[in-house]
Amino acid sequence: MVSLSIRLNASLYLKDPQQSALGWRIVTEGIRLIDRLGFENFTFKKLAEEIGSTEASVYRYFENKHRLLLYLIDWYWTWLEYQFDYFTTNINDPREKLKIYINLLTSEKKSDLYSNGIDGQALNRIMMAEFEKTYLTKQVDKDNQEGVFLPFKSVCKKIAGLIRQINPAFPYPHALVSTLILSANHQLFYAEHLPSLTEIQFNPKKHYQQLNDFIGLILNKVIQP
Amino acid sequence: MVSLSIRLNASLYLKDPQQSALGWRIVTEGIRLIDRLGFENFTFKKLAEEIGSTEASVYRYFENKHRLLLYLIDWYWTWLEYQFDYFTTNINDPREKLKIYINLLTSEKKSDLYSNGIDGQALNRIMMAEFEKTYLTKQVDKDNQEGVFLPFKSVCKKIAGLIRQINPAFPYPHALVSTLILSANHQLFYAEHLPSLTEIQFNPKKHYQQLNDFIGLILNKVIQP
DNA sequence: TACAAGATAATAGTAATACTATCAAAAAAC
DNA sequence: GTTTTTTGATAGTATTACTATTATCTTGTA
Repeated sequence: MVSLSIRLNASLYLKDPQQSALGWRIVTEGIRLIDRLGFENFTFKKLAEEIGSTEASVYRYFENKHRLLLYLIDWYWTWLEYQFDYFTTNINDPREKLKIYINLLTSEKKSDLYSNGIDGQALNRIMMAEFEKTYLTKQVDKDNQEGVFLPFKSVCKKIAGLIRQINPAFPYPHALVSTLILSANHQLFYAEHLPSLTEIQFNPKKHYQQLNDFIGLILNKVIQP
Repeated sequence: MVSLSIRLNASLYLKDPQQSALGWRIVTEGIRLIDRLGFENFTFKKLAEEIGSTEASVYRYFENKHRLLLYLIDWYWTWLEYQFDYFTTNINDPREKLKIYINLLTSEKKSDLYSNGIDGQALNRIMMAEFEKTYLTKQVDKDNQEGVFLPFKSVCKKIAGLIRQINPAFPYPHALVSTLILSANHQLFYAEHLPSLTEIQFNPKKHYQQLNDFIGLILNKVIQP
């Protein structure tokens, strides 16, 4: 059996949550609880009760809930980039690669694709609803210096690199990619909660396909030379 | 002298802040303080100290700080839609109108364009950094039912309507507009704090122009029939 | 000018949040 | 089998997010 381990920036945690059973429960149950309560209403006290431990024990792993969120987000992007590489092995055509990246970016994240008990759907919902809260803060610059946004940046860079290969004359590959990734995150949220902001219809069986169409359409129209 | 008054959804406040001097100080100094501290670190207590009043008095106007933020955001979008109408009076060509809308959306908001002591630049920074926090919450649906997102939706609808006029075959006008508005908000934030996510260079003298180029480029490429 | 209505200030108080500290018990590593 | 590390239990603090009460200060109006 092969199990892949995802190592994240050590500045994210005080004690590595992958190194003990309690640590990993903090992460996996943290995902479920943030998904259920929303990040604002989530507290370490509630999490501790949930996992039958104490607040103080949770604080031994993460400095605060913002750092825990950063950990989860970094986990997601690191995992996604691994998926990018895995599913494009031996493929060289940048257009084909790009298509696979976009498919991965806009498709449902099945739980069983993830390892070690992480609820992929919950993590994906956290991505949609909470991702931007990780950097839209007054500590962006400090956090950024510690490198906590590298996994996301790396994903952007990878896609932007393909765009540059496909059309070297296009002047805004990174801006385009960051725009479309955010949009992919938001459109399904709109579909569910603010439907007048999108044509995508909320329907868990079909909306991933619609999202994929939309993002693909924009991307193709914009980068065609 | 003509002064335009902006009336907002009454469910946003407990007592209309435009009806008393204290109320308006809460709004105008609230803008400055949220801009300075960030929404997370902003409290009604700090605001009360700032304006030489008390926490209890602030609470008489707004139920909580989230409602105050909604008020500010609604103020912004309502004001922007007014600008849209004002600057396109007697213009009928949808392409020309669209260009003006995009110019307004991506240009610097000068303080003196606003009325009644509102610091336009601070409000604009709040838009960039805090807007999404108004709807990325567990109470979206409740807030939405009260109509607090109508000003933003109305702006989206207006732009989407033009796109439909220009190219009736384009299937995603609303999704495109919501994508680009968010992007316009974020790209300058990236330019300043996470520069590897965008080609736009942080430079208050020039980056509005670059942003305008970027958004205009995407829009034109995407909606051309 | 007087006085009633409404707005504000001052003060107090509560429950929850976001932590930090200490120490003993339990688990693990050697 | 003991030392080190990890956890649990408990306690405590400062801040946040409110609510309530009453006294005072502005008004609008008669």
